[in-house]
This record gives sequence, C-alpha cells and structure tokens, in this order.
Amino acid sequence: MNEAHGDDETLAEAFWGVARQLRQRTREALAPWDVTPSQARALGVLARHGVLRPGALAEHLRIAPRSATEVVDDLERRGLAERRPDPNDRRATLVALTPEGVRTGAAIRAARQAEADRFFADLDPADREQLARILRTLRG
Amino acid sequence: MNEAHGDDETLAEAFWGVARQLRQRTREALAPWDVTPSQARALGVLARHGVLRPGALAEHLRIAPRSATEVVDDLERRGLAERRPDPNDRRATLVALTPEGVRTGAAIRAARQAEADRFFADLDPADREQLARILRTLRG
DNA sequence: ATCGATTCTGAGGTTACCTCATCATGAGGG
DNA sequence: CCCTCATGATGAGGTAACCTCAGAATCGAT
Repeated sequence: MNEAHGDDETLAEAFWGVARQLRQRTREALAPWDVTPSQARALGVLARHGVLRPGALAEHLRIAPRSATEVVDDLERRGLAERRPDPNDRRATLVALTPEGVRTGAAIRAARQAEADRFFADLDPADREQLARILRTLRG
Repeated sequence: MNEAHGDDETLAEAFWGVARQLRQRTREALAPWDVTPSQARALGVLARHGVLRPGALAEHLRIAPRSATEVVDDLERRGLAERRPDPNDRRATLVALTPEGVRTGAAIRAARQAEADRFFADLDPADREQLARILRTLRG
C-alpha cells in the first residue's frame, strides 16, 4: 500500500541493504587468508567444538552431510584440517584442525570481529544496545 | 534444536541470525509462484522501472551485465518478460514484463511485503522506528 | 571511412549447495 | 551366528546464481 512515489524504503529493504554492506566488508576482511566464506565458517565451528564428525559439522553449519564432506575436502587440501578414523566407530571419520588450521581460524575470527566492530562503530553505544536488543526480540 | 544460543553473541552474529530467519520466511512467501529469488528480484526491478535494457537491469540488481542476460532468459522462458528491439539503438534490446509478468510481480511484491510486515510485527512501533533509523545510519 | 566505445551474448568456470545410490559398519533380535 | 535395519561417509551427478573473457554488431566522433 505504499509506493506511488520514489523510494521510501521498507524495513526489509533497509535490512537487506545493510546486510549486503556487512557481507561485503566481511568478505574483504577474509581476503588475506584466501579462504572462502564457507571454509571460514567451517573453520569457526571446528575451532569452537574441537574434533567433529563430518555429519556433526554439517549440523552445525546447517547443510547436508554430503556437503560437509566437500568442505572438509577443501580444508584438508589447504592443510587446515585433517581426517582421522574414529576409534569407536569404524564407519566414521573425525575431522580435526591442524595447527595451521587453529592459527588461521583464530586469525580469521579476530579479523572478522575487528571488521564487524568497525562496521557497527558508526553507531553510538546506545544505538548498538538498542540494535542488539531489537535483534534479540526478532529472534524470540 | 541446535546451535548454541549465544549469550555473548556479537552484534554481527545476531544480525546474521535475523537475516537467516528473514530469508527463510521470504523464501516461503515466494513458494506459491515457483520463481527463484533472483527472478523475483528482477521482476521487482522491472515492475518499478518499466522497460529496461539488460545492462540497466544488471545495474539495478548489482550483478554483471552478462548475468542479467541469464535472468532475462529465465523470465522469458517462464513467459513473465519479453525482449524487443530498442528502436533507437540497434545494439540494444529492451526488456518488458508481459501482462502475466506484471500480475505475478505485483502478487509477489504484496506477498513478500506481507511476510516482512508479519516478521517485523514482533516489534512494537517504537522499536520499528528505532530499527529503521539505525539501519539508515549504518548505510550512511 | 575509420576507430574506439558500447551492448549484448556464447563459452566456459566457480561456489556452495542439493539428492540419490552405494558401501562399510554397527546394533538388536531370533 | 546370521539377518535386517539404521547410520556414516562418499561417488555421481545436478542446480542456482553468479563470474570473466571473447567476439559480433552497432554507435558516435573524428
């Protein structure tokens, strides 16, 4: 019920505009390590949860198990993670970060955090608090 | 079921959590028309701006010109848009919505809007105003 | 008339997903 | 002990939505 003239933007449009900017910035922050966003996410999950089966990794990433296999392939190819057999279940494999994977994961996490902080630094502290509260409400 | 509810969640993480939910809802709202998100976006741009060249469409969608060709192919295949020669420039083609494209575009716009409204309806009016203002600031 | 810019599209590549089929193994029952 | 069913990972093959690079047609300007 609200167009008829130019761009008075809806909340959703504004939200996606900001999302686009933030994604862009995050991508730039990731550039020095030459890892794709999906690899970075997997690195983050593995850093948080330690050794995981591909299936469990998939759950955390909310992707299909088959897709986790692929991400692990990539990380392994880059020397950031390695597979090892699960001693308790011979069907399963365990995925663990290599030392380099741990290092890279930490560095990426820090860089991403710094970039996000810089992004939200345009807001004064009160607005940041408001935004955090509102986002929490939306996830209720 | 999964994913720890970050108590110490960063603003960025909260933001992406909300984005994920909103994207999910939007996707569901689009389902009845069986158009992909990218087709829906193009439909929206064409509905707003009328007849456009593929290149101009690409700019509005912020994608490469070559990719707009593809989106137009899809819309044309579905009978939602059609190409016609630009009478003023024989290099160019113009993309226009068909009547069905216009109808579908309007319906999608309404459905999407309704879904977004429902999504943000969890917020009271004051919070919606705050959120709009904060998002505007971030885009400064 | 020529030359550089522009407009689109073919060819082919990438990322990040997906489903379905297959194979090995595990767990429980008879 | 064998059989069946469930589970874990992966091969094969597919999709959406992008991309770049080349090339053909045309335009505008000199």
